[in-house]
Amino acid sequence: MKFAAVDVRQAASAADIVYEALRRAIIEGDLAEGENLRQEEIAQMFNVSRIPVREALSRLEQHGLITTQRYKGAVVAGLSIEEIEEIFQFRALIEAEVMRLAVPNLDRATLERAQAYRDAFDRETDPHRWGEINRMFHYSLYEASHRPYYLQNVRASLDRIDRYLRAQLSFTDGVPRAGREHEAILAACEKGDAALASLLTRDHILDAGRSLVTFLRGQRG
Amino acid sequence: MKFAAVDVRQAASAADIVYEALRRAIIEGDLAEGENLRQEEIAQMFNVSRIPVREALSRLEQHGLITTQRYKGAVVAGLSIEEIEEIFQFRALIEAEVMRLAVPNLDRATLERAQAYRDAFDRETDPHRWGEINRMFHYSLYEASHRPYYLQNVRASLDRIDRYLRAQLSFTDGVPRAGREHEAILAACEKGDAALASLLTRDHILDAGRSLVTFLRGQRG
DNA sequence: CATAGAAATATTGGATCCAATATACAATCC
DNA sequence: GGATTGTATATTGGATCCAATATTTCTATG
Repeated sequence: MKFAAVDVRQAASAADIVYEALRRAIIEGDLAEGENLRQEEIAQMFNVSRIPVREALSRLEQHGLITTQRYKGAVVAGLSIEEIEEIFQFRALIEAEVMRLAVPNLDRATLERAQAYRDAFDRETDPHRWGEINRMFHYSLYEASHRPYYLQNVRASLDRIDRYLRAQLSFTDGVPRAGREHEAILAACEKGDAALASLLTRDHILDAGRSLVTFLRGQRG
Repeated sequence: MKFAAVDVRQAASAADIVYEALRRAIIEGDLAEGENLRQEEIAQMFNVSRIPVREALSRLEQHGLITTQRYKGAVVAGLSIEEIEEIFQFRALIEAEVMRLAVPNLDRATLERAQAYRDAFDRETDPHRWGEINRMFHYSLYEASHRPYYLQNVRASLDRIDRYLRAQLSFTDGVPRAGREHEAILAACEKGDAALASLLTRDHILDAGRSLVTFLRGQRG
């Protein structure tokens, strides 16, 4: 187990730090699906007692990232193909709507920020950074929707499937294809065409979902 | 503070029991918006230590039902009018989709169960039971969508605004209107018209949202 | 040697105690 | 009398200890 550095600026408590570190480790795939998470082990890694660890695990369970069983411990949750398909459908629905709501509020600075992320995504060669940059690209546009509750749900649903997306991006032509789709979405945004940007976002997500599912079917047999 | 009995069948731990009891108290409005929740006080009510209470509060915070501040404690979260509007929009979006996905799977037994809930809703005079029965009516149809992730999100978003809906149902013509709309939704379901059922569900939720917002504007000034 | 039962170990959930700090209130000074 | 400072209290977050039980290991027996 390895953990990334955590942004402690708004992590008031030890439980927050542990939660955020575990969350990142799970969504980035550093903790394998089905891997056992023992409270004592994690506590020693972070130099804290088991109390804040338990709080962090409890939160992760609420978000569906792990499952726990008394006396047996927690394991990183895996998703069935059906669950993955459902989450992609869900994302397509709400992110298309968020995009539609965002377009009228997009200003020059936001578009330029999104362009920068798109370029960074195309240039990036490290698979471990694709997910993060992809998120930043989409979030930078989504934020203009001024819909915090939607965005919270976008984040939660993305958290659940990010690990799988990463695998798919690494092993298929997902990156160049996503790059082209980002390009088209951004063009629609620049034209101020909310309906088109929304539709392209929906297709972008459904495409990635289909590609991932066929990839996983091959992998899982 | 009063708490309803908790279904302990799947509440393995004390933390689960406290969580479920507090959740219900909040969504049913028994705990007033802004009310202070002190760990020690809750612990004594449930005859447990503060540890499981803290875990329960942590989960509630993750779901947005309370907010906590170190050394100051937790308070029941209130929603601004804007936040309420956003959650209704969100519900309209996803519940309309769930309804659309459910209609092809509706069988006779399910429709009869939904009819029973619709009738019970119309007959019910206790405002405290409207919310629960309304939920049962909608859930009984939604479940046919076989989309657990969607349903989880339906539940989470409904949890956030149920307390306000309750007030609106009590003080406006919300109940008879909702009754008529339930009737129409059910008719569309019986005809197997997914598009119509979806549209009516969307309008049903947006109507309730608009009605609630005007009610709250009058109340809050 | 394989298997069944018993003891040892591992692991979680909860209780009690300690540390840190925000708030309330009283004492003091102008 | 009002403002300011200091202390006492309230309250949370975390550490340590205890209880309960699942898992593993060891031993005895056929």
